[in-house]
Amino acid sequence: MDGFQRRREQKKRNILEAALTLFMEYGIQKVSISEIAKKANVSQVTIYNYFESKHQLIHDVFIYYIEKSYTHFEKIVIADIPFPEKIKQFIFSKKETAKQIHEELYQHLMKEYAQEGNYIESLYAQKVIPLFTHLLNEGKEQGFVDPNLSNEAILFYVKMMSDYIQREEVYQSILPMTEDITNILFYGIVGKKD
Amino acid sequence: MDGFQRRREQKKRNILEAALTLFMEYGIQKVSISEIAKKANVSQVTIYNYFESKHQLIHDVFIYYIEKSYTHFEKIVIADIPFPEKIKQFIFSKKETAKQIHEELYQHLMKEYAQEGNYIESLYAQKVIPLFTHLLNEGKEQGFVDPNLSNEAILFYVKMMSDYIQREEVYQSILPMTEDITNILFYGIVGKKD
Amino acid sequence: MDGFQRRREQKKRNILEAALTLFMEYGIQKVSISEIAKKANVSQVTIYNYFESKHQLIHDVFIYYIEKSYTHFEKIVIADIPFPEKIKQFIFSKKETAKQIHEELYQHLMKEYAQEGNYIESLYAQKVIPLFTHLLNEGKEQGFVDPNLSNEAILFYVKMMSDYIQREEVYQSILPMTEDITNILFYGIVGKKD
Amino acid sequence: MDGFQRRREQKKRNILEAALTLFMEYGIQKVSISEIAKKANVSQVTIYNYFESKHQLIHDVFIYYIEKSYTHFEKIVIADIPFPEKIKQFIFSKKETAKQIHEELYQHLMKEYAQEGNYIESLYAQKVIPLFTHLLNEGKEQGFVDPNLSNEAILFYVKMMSDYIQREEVYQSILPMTEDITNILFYGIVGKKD
DNA sequence: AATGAATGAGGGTTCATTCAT
DNA sequence: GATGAATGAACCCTCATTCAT
Repeated sequence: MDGFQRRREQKKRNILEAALTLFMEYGIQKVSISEIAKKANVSQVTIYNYFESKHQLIHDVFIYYIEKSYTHFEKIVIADIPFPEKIKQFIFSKKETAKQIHEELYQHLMKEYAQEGNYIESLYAQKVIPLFTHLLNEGKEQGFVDPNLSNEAILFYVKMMSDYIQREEVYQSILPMTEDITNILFYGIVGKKD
Repeated sequence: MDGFQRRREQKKRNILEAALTLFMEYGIQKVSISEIAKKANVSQVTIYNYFESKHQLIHDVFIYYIEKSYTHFEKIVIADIPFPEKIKQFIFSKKETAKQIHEELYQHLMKEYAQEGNYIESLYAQKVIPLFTHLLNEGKEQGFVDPNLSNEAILFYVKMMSDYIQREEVYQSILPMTEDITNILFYGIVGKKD
Repeated sequence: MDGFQRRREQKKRNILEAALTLFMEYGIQKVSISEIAKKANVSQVTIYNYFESKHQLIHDVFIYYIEKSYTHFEKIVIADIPFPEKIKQFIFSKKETAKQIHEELYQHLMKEYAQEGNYIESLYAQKVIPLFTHLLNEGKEQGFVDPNLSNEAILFYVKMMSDYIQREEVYQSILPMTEDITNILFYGIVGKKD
Repeated sequence: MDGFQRRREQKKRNILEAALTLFMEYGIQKVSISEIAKKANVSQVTIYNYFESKHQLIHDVFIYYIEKSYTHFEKIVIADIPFPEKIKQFIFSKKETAKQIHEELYQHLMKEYAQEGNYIESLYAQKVIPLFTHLLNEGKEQGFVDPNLSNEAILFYVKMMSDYIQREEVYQSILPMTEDITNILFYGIVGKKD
């Protein structure tokens, strides 16, 4: 990749980052191209030169985010820490990723743009699920996870918690309950039997 | 309340219902006043006569929804069915409420309109929490709930699941895992120890 | 039609007239909605309230024009003047109609909007052709028109001349040749044989 | 002209040809510089290097077209075929020129760019009129043309027909009437008297 | 000489809101 | 009290043109 290409990529990333930040803070519909342009210090038209429509920009922002997330997730999985700690980090990782995408971004694409939704779904399936399966098998071997439970169900569970907790308003009110919530995840509302 | 007042109230309810339906189907931002007016069979200006801005309308729709939900929730709590069944219904009640508010509606107000958010929060606290506390005490007495867990944490947990599952895309993919998910809720990912 | 309706119709006509004038002077593409709005003394949005898109406005302007033309044409046909005079007026009628549509308007719809084109074509066929046939039969009876020529061919011919001459630049340069051109129409380039 | 110059001329011609083709197919306003650049396989800026504005490009395209047309016309005039055949070819020559300029191109310049219009007018006068005069004199000598008619009027007539018939939509519907139309041109609507 | 990148100005369109009846 | 009509502001997007390499 020559200097031209590299600078182009860099600018593209700038725009994506600006858009991602704004989308996360205000939601997708509320953010205009003009605002993104201002934040990225380019003209509106430049955005159109890189991404041919707002629709496409949203799509690309999403891909960008997914890849960022995946990298983050991968780090946790291969880290040298106990299994429960990994789960915890995965769920309560907001502060560390610094920027987690606003839930709306996800919903948005799922609803409005079914096709992209599917594409992303499959991208997710290909990359994230294997990683997670790996993690769960580790958990089962170490006796932290009930082998009778399907991986799908647990994946859903953890994803739900993770997604839900990312939200600013939620996160704040959750902190004091961290311990209890982790306990519920591991032992259910019936509680530990020992 | 005389006939005049009553008709006025009815018209107001019509508008709220129209708005709620549309908000749930398309999200808030995508629904214009003009569409609501059309669906409610009134003129746009009439909407402004009752709710003085779109902002206010959204607010009122939210109150309207909260109250509807509360009624629904109350029915479950006082029903003559076993505790676990109550929890299950609460979480998987989509099909029965027929119309659950779109998640976005909640997020929207929480984010955009912090003040209303608080108001609603308190309204929720006043009405829903006592009811839920009542329910959980029942659960603890019957040995279904670990008495060491805080009610807040469990409330959060159940609300999270309920909210999350309301979403159309989620609901569909969840159905086959109902049993596992319920198990995780009760016994955690460690599983039943017996 | 009550007063409401009547004022609405009047305003609609104002907009159509403004658009027609501008289209004729500058062509369709060059005229923006904003310019039409200014000329008609309304806001842009008002135009959208009446005609739901520029596309639709163009269509309606065209219909409006066709009907105006038809009325004008009808007057000539039923007038109590000799046949050759009728033909002449039909072809050189620019100054009398005051406002003849710019050729581009016609071409535009024919090319861009095939469907409307057809609709208009049929409207034309239904209304204008019968009238013209009537006129030609009169001409044939009076010995002014060769009975061996098909009406279609003559209609085409006269329409061509009429259309072509409407153009501002053409009209100016034609005036001195009026007599010759009429002669060619009646006797051809071979000339009168007597 | 050295190799350098020659390559430069060739590139210029490429651009002109690309523009002409596109203008004829879609009209002038609808064709963007970017499209012309793509079709000519050059960058937009290159176009600006050769023709310093779109305005100028249109002008040059027009000149280019006029010259092409002239050459074509000249071939007909000096061909060894009977006079009526020449007139016919001139009028119905669409298929043979393969590419006749879209009527709009003519109108466009006439209207928008009065100055160029004049320049072109004079260019036309200088080149085409002498040729046509020559042709008509031939016709008059052979008894095909009434000597009382002014050349201007006939020139107008033939040009009108030629222009009008070039249009795609017109051409199609005209074909069955070719004979009649030619007859009208030669003998008028009164018909041949013999 | 040629190009990729960038942009100001403007176009069609929608929306929440107000005016006038 | 209810409505049809009207609008300013904003949005997404395109285009002719210029800048920088």
